[in-house]
Amino acid sequence: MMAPNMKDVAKRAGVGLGTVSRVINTPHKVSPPTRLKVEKAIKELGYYSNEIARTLKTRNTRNVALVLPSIWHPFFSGFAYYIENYLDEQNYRLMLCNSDGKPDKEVYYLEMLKEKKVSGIIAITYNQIDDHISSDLPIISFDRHFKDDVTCVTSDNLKGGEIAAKTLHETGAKKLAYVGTINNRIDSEVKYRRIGFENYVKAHGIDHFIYTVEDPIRDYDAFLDTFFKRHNDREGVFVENDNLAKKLIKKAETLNIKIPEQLKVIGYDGVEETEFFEPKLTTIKQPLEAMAKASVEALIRIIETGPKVERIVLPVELKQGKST
Amino acid sequence: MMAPNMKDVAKRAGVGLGTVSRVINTPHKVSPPTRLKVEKAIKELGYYSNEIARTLKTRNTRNVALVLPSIWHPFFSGFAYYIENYLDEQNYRLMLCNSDGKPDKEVYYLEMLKEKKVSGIIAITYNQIDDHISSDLPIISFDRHFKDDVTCVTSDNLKGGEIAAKTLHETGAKKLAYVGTINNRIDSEVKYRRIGFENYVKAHGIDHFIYTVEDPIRDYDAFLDTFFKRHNDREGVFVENDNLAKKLIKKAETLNIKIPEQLKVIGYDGVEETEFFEPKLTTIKQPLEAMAKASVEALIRIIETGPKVERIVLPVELKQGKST
DNA sequence: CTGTTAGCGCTTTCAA
DNA sequence: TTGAAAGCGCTAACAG
Repeated sequence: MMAPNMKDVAKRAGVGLGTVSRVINTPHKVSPPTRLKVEKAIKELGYYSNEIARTLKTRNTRNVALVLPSIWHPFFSGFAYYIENYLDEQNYRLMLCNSDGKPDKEVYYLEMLKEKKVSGIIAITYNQIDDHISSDLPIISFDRHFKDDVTCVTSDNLKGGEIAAKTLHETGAKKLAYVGTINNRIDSEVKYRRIGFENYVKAHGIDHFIYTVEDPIRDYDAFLDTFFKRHNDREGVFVENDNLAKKLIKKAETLNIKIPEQLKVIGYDGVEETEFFEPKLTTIKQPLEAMAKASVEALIRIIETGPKVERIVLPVELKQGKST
Repeated sequence: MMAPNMKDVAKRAGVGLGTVSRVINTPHKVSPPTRLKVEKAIKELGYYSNEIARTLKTRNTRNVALVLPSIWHPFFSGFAYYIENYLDEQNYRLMLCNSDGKPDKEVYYLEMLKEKKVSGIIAITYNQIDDHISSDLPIISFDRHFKDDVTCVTSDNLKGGEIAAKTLHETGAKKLAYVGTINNRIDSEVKYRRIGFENYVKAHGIDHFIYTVEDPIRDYDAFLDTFFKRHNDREGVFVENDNLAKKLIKKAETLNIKIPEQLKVIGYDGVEETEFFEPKLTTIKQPLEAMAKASVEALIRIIETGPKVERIVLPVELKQGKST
C-alpha cells in the first residue's frame, strides 16, 4: 500500500539495490538484460524514485530561489517566466519568494540557502543586506553590486542611457531631461541609465536637466507635478523605467502637453505589459529572456562546479513607439 | 570547514543527538539548563538544521507546486503573489510551474508529487488530465472539476453572470450579449458565467445573444470582427474576462462605437492590471486574495490531516468603471 | 557488470 | 528528562 521504494524494486527484479540505482542514474553501466528486468519491475510497481533521499546524498536540491520584490509586477513576472523555463530545461525548479522589498524578508529568504532548502539564489534586492551575501555563495544578483562581489547580471544601462539621449536629440528635441531616482543605500546598476544619458548630452553640449528624487518615490503625482511646473520647457525626456514613463505621459496629457509633438518620451524596460497603452511607448528594451538565461546558466555553473564571480552585461535596443 | 551538523552541536554541548533535535523541535520537552547549553552551541557553531534530512524523516517537504499556464499573466501573477504569502505564513514554500497550457507539461509537473519534490499542488489546468488527478492526492483545482473529484476553488461565477446581466439591463441596455468561449474538453467552472447571465436574461425576458467560440480563441481580431458585423444592434455585452473585454472595447473604438453611450461593457476578473486602460472597465471582481487563502488552507489541511474533498465558492462583486 | 555496505543528517522510539 | 540506536530511501565506494 505504501509507495514502493528502491528495495522493493530490487527484490522484485531479483537484483541488488545498487543495480536499481544504476539503472536510474547511469543506465549505460548496466547490461541490457538486467536493465530490462529492473525497468519491468519499476513499471509494474509504479515506482518513482524519492528525490528527498537522493538529495540527502547528492547535496543538490535542484531548487533555486528567485527573490524579488513582487511577482505582481510585469517586469518581474516576465523575468520569472523565463527563469523557470531555463531552470526546468536543466531539471531545476523555481522557488518563488516575494520580499515586498522588505529587508527582513530578503534576509529570511537568503537563509534558505543555509537550511539547504535551495541550492542557489537569484536575487533582485533593494536593501542593505551585504552582510548576508558573499562571493562563495551560489548567488546571482540582478542589477546590483554587493560589498563582497557576486556574479551580477544587468542590461547595458550605460549604453541604454546614451541611446535614449541620442534618439531624443536626433528626433528634434533640443532641451532634454532625465527623470528618475537616486539610491544612496545600495549600489544599484540603474544609476548608469542616468550616467549614460549624461555622458551623451555633455559630450554633445546638449541642454539638459537631471530631475531625480531619493528612491523609492513616495508620491508620484507630486513628483511629476513638480517636474512639469519647474521644467515645462523640456522637449524630450528619458524616464528611468516604463512604468514611471507612462505615469509621466498621463500627467502630461492632463496638462494638455502633446506627446510626441511637444514632448518626446523614452522609457526603459520594454516588457510587453500593456498592449493597450497609448501612445505606444518608445523604450529601451532589456533583453529579458537573455538575462534570465544568463542568470540561470551562471548560477548552475556555480552550484555544480564551484564559486566564480562574473559580471554579465547584456545589450539593449531601442524599441520604437509613438512617444518619440 | 564543512557546515556543522547536529552531531557537532551535540558534541560541543556535551549532550546526545536526540536532545539537540528536541531543542529544535520541541524545546519545552528539554530542561532549561540543557536547552541553554545546546542553544549556545548552536549559536557558536552557526548551526542551521538541514531541511533535507528532516524531510526524509517527516515526509513533508513543505513545498507546494503552483501549476498555471503562465506567470506572465496579471491574473495569475496576482494569484501567485497571494498564494506565496499564505504559504509562507504557514512555513511552506511555493514552486512555480509554468505549463504554457500544454498537457504534457501539466502532467509532468503533477508527477512531482510522486517523486516527493512537493507535498501538494494547486493546479490551474486546461487539458484532459483527469487520469492523473485523484481525490486522495493533495491537489486543489482552481476553476475546474475532474472526473475523480478533488477540492475545487472558484469565484461565484453564476452570481457574477447574473450581476453582469442585471447591471447592464438596469443601466439601460435593452439588447444584451454574452461574449466568450466554450470548452468541451474539460469541466471548467467558467461556463457558469454564461449560465448565470442566461438565467437572468431569460427570467426577465431580455433580448439577448450568446456569442461563443471553442476555447482557446485563435484569432481575436476575427472573432470580435464577426461579433460586431453580425450583432451591431447590441447595447450591452458581458465578456468572459477582462482581457477579452478590453480587446472588445478597443475593437469597438475602431468602429466608432462609443463606450458606454452606444455599448456598455462588463468584464470578469477585476485584477488591477492596467491602471492606464481607458475607459476604466466595469467588471465582476474575483476575490483573488480570499481565493488564494482558501486554496492554501484547504491544501495544507489535506497535506497535514489527510484527504477531504470540498467545494469552495467565494463571492464576487461588481466593480464600477466607466464602461457602463 | 553486479551485490554489499556504509553512510547522508535528522527524528523518534525505547530504555534508562 | 535524557542518551543510544534504529531507520527514512538513496548513492557511491568497494570488492568480487
